[in-house]
Amino acid sequence: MEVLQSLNDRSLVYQMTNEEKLNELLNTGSLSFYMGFDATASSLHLGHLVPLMIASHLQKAGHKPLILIGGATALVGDPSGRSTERSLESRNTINNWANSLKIQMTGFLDFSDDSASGALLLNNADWLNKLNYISFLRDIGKHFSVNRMLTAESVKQRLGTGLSFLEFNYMLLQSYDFLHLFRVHNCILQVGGTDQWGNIVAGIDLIRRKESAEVYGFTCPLVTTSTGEKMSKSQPGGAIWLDPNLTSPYQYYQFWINVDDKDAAYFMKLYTYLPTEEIAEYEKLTGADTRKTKEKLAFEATAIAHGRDQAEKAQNTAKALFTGKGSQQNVPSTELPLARIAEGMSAIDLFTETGLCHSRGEVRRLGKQGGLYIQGERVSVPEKKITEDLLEDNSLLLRAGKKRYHRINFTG
RNA sequence: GGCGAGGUUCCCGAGUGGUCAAAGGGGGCAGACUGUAAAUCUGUUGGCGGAUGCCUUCGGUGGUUCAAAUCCACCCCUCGCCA
Repeated sequence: MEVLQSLNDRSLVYQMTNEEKLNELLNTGSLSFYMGFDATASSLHLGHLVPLMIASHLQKAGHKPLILIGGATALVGDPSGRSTERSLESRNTINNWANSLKIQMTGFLDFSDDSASGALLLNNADWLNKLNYISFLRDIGKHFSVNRMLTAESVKQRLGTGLSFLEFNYMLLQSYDFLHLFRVHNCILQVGGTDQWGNIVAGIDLIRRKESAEVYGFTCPLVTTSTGEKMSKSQPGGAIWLDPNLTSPYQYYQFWINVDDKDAAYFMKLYTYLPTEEIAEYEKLTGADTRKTKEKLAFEATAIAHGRDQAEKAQNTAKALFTGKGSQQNVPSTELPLARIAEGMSAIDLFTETGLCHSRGEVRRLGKQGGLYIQGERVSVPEKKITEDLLEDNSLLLRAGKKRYHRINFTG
């Protein structure tokens, strides 16, 4: 199996060092590779998916993923986090984050330690925080040419807008990470986004100088939607997270099914494990049939992130809401005591309490525009109190606009 | 350190004493049209209130004034040129 070729077929390759040698290594033995994620939130989001998929493909091909959480580099990178106290505090937070990130990655990677290719989660704070500035400068700094660093594309771009020494140092720290992982875990490949190229190459050079060894680098393209949006940027309706508490599996499924026609098959290559031959069949679909591609994409992508059970529930729910058949069980829902209705609740209360609208003004606006529905009926006077006879099985189905649903289950 | 330019609502960007919750564009949201798509057209886009209205917002803090995003003082930050 040609590992690189299959990655390439899925549009997952941007550039690499020493392609022939790397190809040979990937196809024959088993190697350790690493990729870094900056721990800046408690959850991964869509922008992290492509590297994760690559790691997953490589692991399936028998290689060992080292997932690096940038605990230390995240501290350094944030210019607003300065006091020692605050840093220490953040360190605990980052450890917590790292744990939740790991849970989210289990859909993509196998972390079991009984297998040789079991993924490892590492935090660079473990070694970077111990560094002594003077010895770091002498050991590592002397191998870096400022003249060369200035020619790096990532640096050049920042020269116009400004670049602090702190950020300039990133390259050294990341190179040191690679060196460390090479020494401790025999890691010989670093994978990252295109913007990481300069840092990756710098690490390769450092290892050559310090260890006289050849290691490799690989970057994946920066994925954008057909309209040019970065996947990492917030999507319509907010960022899409992998944490089910932040973005429910149903919402996750909805994101994928609402993708632009032009992106459907492309995303299938990137974000599912479907064989490329099968995807080629989907690519032939046009017009309204593209929906079939999106349904498959949504199902598969949700299954990877949240499991097949959740994907099925999400799919059934979506079908129920949008075509009228099937169970609506998995609509995001809220529990409220039945007594609240007697106390008097209007559509304004309902829609704000469920989070479908952010403010009471927004509910009014939506109502004025005709985007407010309770039990399928358009609500034109949002201030009007709700009566109990509207309930069906003690529950109400709210809808804001065309696609945002929320169920309220009344109890007591 | 010196000189110059600048920090405005989600973003870009107008606004130089009241008519400013603040032009215009982008983005978002909604409606129509559709295929839970795209394109297009229309509306909408700080919070609270049924509403006359009230509250919060124009880097920060104080001040002048009946009245400040707009004037003054000090401070913080960014960019450019020079050192």
